[in-house]
Amino acid sequence: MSRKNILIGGAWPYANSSLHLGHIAGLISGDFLARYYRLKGENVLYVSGSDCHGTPITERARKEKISPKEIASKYDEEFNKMFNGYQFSYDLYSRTFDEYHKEKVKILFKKLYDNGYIYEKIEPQTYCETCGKFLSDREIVLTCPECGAETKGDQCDNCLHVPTNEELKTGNCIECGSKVSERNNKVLYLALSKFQKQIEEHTEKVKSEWRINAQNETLKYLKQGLMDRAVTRDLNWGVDIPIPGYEDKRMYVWIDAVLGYLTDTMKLCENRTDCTWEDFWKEGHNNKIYMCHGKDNIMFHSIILNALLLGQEENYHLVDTIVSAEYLNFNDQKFSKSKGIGMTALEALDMYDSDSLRYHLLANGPEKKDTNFTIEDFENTHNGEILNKFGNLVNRTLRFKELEEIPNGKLDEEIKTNIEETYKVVGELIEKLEFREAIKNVMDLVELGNKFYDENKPWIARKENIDSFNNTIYTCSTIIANLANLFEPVMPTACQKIRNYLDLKEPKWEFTEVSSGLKLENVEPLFNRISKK
RNA sequence: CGCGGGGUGGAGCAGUUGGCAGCUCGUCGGGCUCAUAACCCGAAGGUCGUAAGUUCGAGUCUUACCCCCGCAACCA
Repeated sequence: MSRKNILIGGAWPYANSSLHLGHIAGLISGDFLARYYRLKGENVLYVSGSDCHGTPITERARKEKISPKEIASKYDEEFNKMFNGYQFSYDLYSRTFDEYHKEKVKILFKKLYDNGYIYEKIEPQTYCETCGKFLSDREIVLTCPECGAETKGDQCDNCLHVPTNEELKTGNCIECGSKVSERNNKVLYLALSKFQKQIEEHTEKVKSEWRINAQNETLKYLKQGLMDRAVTRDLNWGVDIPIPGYEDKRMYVWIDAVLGYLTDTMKLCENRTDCTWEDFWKEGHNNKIYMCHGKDNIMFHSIILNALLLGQEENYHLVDTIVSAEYLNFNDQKFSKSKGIGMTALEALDMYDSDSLRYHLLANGPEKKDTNFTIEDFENTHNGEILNKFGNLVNRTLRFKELEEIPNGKLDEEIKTNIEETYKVVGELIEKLEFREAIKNVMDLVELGNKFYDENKPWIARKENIDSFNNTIYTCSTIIANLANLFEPVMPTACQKIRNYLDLKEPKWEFTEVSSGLKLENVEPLFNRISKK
């Protein structure tokens, strides 16, 4: 059976502010899948990077009087540190301002243009003579015609009125205060409408394995009919437009960011001899593409990315599976930096184990609906589930009083069957994207271990029936060895520790034996208790 | 008629195609002492927001209504 080529894309975080736990809750699914498929022996590529271009970063740079690149670099660095801390196993994490990425994106963009999917449109747009530039709605200040309040051009803060184009012409530039004028501007549009049928057909084919939110969101856009989108912006920070006459404009960030999955793959495969980027991105290579992100990212991956691939007219393989998370709230409120609600992903890492955070976010994550994160719940998970059940099973077995080596015992047949069944069931659940249920099933095996231990009372058997003692410890050690595989996608650090204790090599998604007579040395508790104040 | 998500034992939740209402924590009782006072067993506790309908049978489908919460700023 040949290996499957699996491409997993984690959403590219925007390099303009720190990421919080909610972001991790959405992105962790990518790492979970990547690790799982690697254990199964598939050829996995897991890629992402920092999304560094666009208006918000440009605006902020202007205000802080530094370059956009400085801002993007700062957050890119922070993201790298954070993803490392959370043990994300990216094969490549790059950034959109890398030359390699920009060059490849330009080629892809040009191809779309040559194939007739990108066209020019001349349209009047608000302009500031003093600043010498076109203004977006939010860069215009005007008096709301509805309520008379002073407001920005995108929507009235006071009465929620959305100004019409005519009304916008009465406004002033937010920068210099000059009265706005109007000029014709050249804009390039992506002809999304031309892909309506192809994307509809493709979505119909693959959507059954998506989560409901991704299906609904995508169908909503398809139902109302895909509309062409402007793909150029009047900025000087971003990917150049490879079309004559557009030297002063840059590419819309979403076009450039979403192609990062492809450019990352190209770059990675340049250094590999065992596969090419086409193995992951072209039809007929036994491949599958997953995209993991929050729910607001859905249409960019299920529609826009696919349109960009189709527009190449080069037999590209479209995105198969959208793994979209709902939102995570913090103490029943939205994470909000300005209001000081929640904690950043890095702050959480200062206080807690990344293994535990990963477990908690996956086992209680916003899979089907928004969920709430509280410190109390988290500590409960850590102390109660992870430590008391899992950590304790390992401890009471491998650190049994005066136990020096894995005894020569017999594996309980019923337990063995149960372990094998767990691999099967959990694997199926993961592939159905039911991560919470999958983890619950692994935890059931932990509980079975504790129950087996209790029923066989090795502390008594040790004195009265040494065979029974040996069988119990051997069987429980086997459970633990297999938990080190089953939990690897969730808690890699703890699982590595177990493999060290039991002298196990690479983790794999199949029943694993333990060697009798193995000396047990330096076995330490896997987790430390969080003390309640 | 703006869009969407919810209302299930004390708390937080799960309930995939309708078929005896489950999980974690908490509470109460019991067992055990290998283990980081961790582990195991048992019990109490719910008319599944309201009303009507479809059905042999509805938390699960239909309709109406009540209540809570997000979004409606390029803030996952």
